[in-house]
Amino acid sequence: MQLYNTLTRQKEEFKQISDPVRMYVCGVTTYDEPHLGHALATVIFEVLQSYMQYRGINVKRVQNFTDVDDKIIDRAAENGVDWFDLTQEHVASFFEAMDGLNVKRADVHPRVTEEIDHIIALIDELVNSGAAYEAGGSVYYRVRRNEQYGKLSGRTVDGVAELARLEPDLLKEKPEDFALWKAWKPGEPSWDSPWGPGRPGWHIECSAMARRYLGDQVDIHGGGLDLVFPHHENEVAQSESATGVVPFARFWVHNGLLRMGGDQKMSKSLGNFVTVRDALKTYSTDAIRMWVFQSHYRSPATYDVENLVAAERAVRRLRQAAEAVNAGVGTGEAYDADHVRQRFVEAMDDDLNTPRALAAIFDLAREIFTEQAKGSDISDAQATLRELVGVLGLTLEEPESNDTTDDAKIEELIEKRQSARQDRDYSTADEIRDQLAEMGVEIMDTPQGTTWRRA
RNA sequence: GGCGACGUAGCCAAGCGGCCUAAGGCGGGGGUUUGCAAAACCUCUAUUCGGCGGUUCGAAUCCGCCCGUCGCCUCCA
Repeated sequence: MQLYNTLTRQKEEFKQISDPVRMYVCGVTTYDEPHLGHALATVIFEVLQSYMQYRGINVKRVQNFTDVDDKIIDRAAENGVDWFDLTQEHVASFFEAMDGLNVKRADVHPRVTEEIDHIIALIDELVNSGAAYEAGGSVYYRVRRNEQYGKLSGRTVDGVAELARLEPDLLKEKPEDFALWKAWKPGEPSWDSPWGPGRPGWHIECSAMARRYLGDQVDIHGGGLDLVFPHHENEVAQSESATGVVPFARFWVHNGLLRMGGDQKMSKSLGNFVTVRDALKTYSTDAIRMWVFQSHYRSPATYDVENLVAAERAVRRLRQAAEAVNAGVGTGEAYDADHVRQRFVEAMDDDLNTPRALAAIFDLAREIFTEQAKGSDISDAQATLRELVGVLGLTLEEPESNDTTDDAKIEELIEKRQSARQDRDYSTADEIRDQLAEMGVEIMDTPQGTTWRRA
């Protein structure tokens, strides 16, 4: 399988050197509702894992929660709530959102607040080796001591130092040094440490958690493109300084950022985000996932109502194909869908090219319909369709409706219409159909009888 | 200012040197089927890939310049 590696800026053959493959994905900071950008990132790495597993490769996926940081503290203060309560609430809302999107849990979901000992131990190592230093109760990483600093993001330390809006902190040796441990300030949560009370800096947590759950090296490290600098760059620096294992991550995989119609990225700081919860009120789980897969993971995806509606209809087509009634008599010959499976695998092997994989699936859907019309046995083809679609986490289930309309009432109307049709009383039949349509019910007359669904 | 990404049909989006007179989805036109619909099927919907040059036997694909859009540069998936 080929994967694009941010570190080398090219696609590389992924070779399994550990079993299971070790995958670390940067998770969310729990101070607000997860939005569609988080959904995008999480779904992509979930599918990378499930596709690899489909190909017979075991993958252990770890995705963290950053449950203590500046934004959480600030938000809690604004809302007058306890920071830890805020954090717990949003861990829950993250899981709720991901369940809603049919995202399988990672193998481990560590939280910073539960990893403090390991974080402190890692910082301690860095201090002892001289890679970091204590100053005023905080600990900073010596960026300039690391000759390789900048290799992931393609930046030079001078470039960073010159124009970056670096924290003015007189205690630091150099402005480009970043905090591993932040000394306690009034009103902030803190833990005891060899340097006094404080809390972890933003980047060190991931190094500590990756190491604890996956070891000194990971095979795949994922996250949004916006994390490349400084977050991932700093992770590389810390981890490699501490362990001496280079590279810390063999493959850096970054997903493109989600943009809003106005071409700006969706972000909490811009306040233009759509929460997963809201999206699920209007669109089905499958539709949202379909929308994610219809563009390549490294391209920026655009959130647009039209795109979601199109995805919803596209899913409906696949559902239709999966549920098509097997004619199975005619030639009796089973239609062979194996070539589609091959196309699917080829596409996914090429840097997780989901749009191309979907193209194969849609072609299969068309073939199912045409073969059905010919009277071929389509059950194998349908099984293949479900198999491939399953790798992408699409269920093809009818979206649940919170419509309270009584099913029995609908069935009753359909029966009434059926008898009217038998009496060739088409105007009554059409009236009933209109009536059903007003109730949001669509009906379809088939040789096997009339079926219906909520529009 | 530095680093980077992108610009393909009405919309979304693959393709990244010859299999491209460019996948797939949505939308739209015409036809088949249907009592009429819905669903489905068939068919049409980019001779062209932001613009201009260049490299090459050959370019949407490589190079240069220009135009436009976006991201990162210590809050961010």
